[in-house]
Amino acid sequence: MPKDRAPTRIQKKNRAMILDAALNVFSAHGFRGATVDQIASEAGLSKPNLLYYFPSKEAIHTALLSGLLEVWLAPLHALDENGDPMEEILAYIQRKLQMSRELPRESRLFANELVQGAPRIHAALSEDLKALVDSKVIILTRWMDQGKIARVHPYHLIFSIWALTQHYADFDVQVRAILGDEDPFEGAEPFVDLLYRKLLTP
Amino acid sequence: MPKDRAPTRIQKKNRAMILDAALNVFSAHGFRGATVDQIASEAGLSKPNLLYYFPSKEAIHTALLSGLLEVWLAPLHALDENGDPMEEILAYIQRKLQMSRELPRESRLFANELVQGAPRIHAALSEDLKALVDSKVIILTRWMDQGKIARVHPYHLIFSIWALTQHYADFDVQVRAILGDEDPFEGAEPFVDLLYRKLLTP
DNA sequence: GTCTATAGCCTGATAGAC
DNA sequence: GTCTATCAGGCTATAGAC
Repeated sequence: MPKDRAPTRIQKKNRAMILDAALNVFSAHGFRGATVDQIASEAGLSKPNLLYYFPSKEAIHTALLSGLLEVWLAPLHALDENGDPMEEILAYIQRKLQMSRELPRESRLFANELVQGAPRIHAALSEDLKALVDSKVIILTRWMDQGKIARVHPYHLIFSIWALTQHYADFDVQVRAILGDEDPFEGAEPFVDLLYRKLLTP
Repeated sequence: MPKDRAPTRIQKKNRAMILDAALNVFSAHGFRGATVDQIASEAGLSKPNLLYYFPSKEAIHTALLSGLLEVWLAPLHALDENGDPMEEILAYIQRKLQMSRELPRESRLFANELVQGAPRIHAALSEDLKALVDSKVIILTRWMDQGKIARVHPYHLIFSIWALTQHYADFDVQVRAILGDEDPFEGAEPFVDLLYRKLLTP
C-alpha cells in the first residue's frame, strides 16, 4: 500500500481508475459476483498491483460506497425550504431522474447492496440517511400545514420518488425489453412531472 | 437424479423443500452469493443429496425463476377489460402491494436478477412479459380513448406501479431503517391509492 | 436415496524478483 | 510500483460405500 505521504499524480490517477473499474464490475455483478481479476483487468492493472492500492476487495467496495453516498444524496440535500414548494419538489424529482439517466451504475451499486439487506451500509442508512430524510420531512410537513401542497404521507412521498426514478436505472433491462427502441426517459420525464403535480396540487 | 417415473410423495416433498430453501438463499444473496451448501442445510439435506434432485446450482435457480414467473405476473393478468377501469387499476395496485408484503422473497429474487442485467431470464422479458404488457396497454389506451381514465403514457403507468409496489419488498431494509417500528404497508396502501386516484381521474 | 470423502476449479491474497 | 508465480481456502460437482 502507498506510504502515508501525499499521493503522487500517478497514485491519484490509478486509484481513480480502479474505483471506476470497480464501479463497473460491482454494479453489474454485485459484491460476491465481482472478481478482483475482473476489476484489475478493466482498470488495466495486474491483480497484485491493484491490491497494492487497496488492501482487499472489500476495501475497494467500501471506498466506493462511502465515496458515492454523498453524491447520491445531494439532490435531496438540495431541497430548499425557502423555495417554492411545488417547484422545489418537482425539481428534486427531475434531478433524481437525471441521475438515473447519467449515473445508472451508481444506482445499481446501491440497489445491489440494498436488495441483499445492505450488509455493508446498514449503519449509514439508519444514521445519515434517516437524519437527512427526517429533516426534509419536517419541511414537507410544514408546506402541507401551510396548504402549499396537498397533505400526503411525507415519508411515502419520498419513498415513491426514489422508487419511481431509480426504477429506470435499476431495472433498465426490463424497461428496455418492453419499450424497445423508445428512450425510456423521454416518456418518464413528463409522466412523473404530471404524476406529482396532480398528487401535490392542494 | 430421479428416474423418469412419476415422483413419489417423498420426492415431491423434497423438491418443494429444496425450492423453498433456494428461494430463501437466492433472494437474500443473489445467484453468485448463494452456495449449494447453504441451500442444502436450509433444506435439511446433504449437498450431494440435494444434487440428486437437481443436476446443478443453476438448474435450481432456473426451476425457481420459471416456476415463479407465472405467479409474479398473475395480478397483471387478472386486469379485466370488462371491469370498471378505475377500480380495476386500483385493485391491481393493491394486489401488487399485497404481493410485496406476502411474497418479498419472490420480489427480491427477480430484483436480484434484473439489477444484474437479467442474464438468465432475458428471453422471458422480451417475449412473455412484453406480450402481456402490450396486451394490457391496449386495454388501458382504450379506457383513455373512452375518457374513463385520464390520458397518461400507458407503459410508464405500468412501470410506475411496479416501481412503487415492489420498492417495499426490494428495498425493505432502507424503508425500515427510516420508518423504524411503523409498518410500511399501513401507510403505503392509502398513499398509492390516493396517488393513482388523483392521477387517473379524468 | 442418502451419506462421507474428495476431485478439480476458481478466487482472494501474498512472496519475491525486477 | 509493477510484475510472475503461487499458496490457501472455498466452491461446485462427482465417486463410491451403504
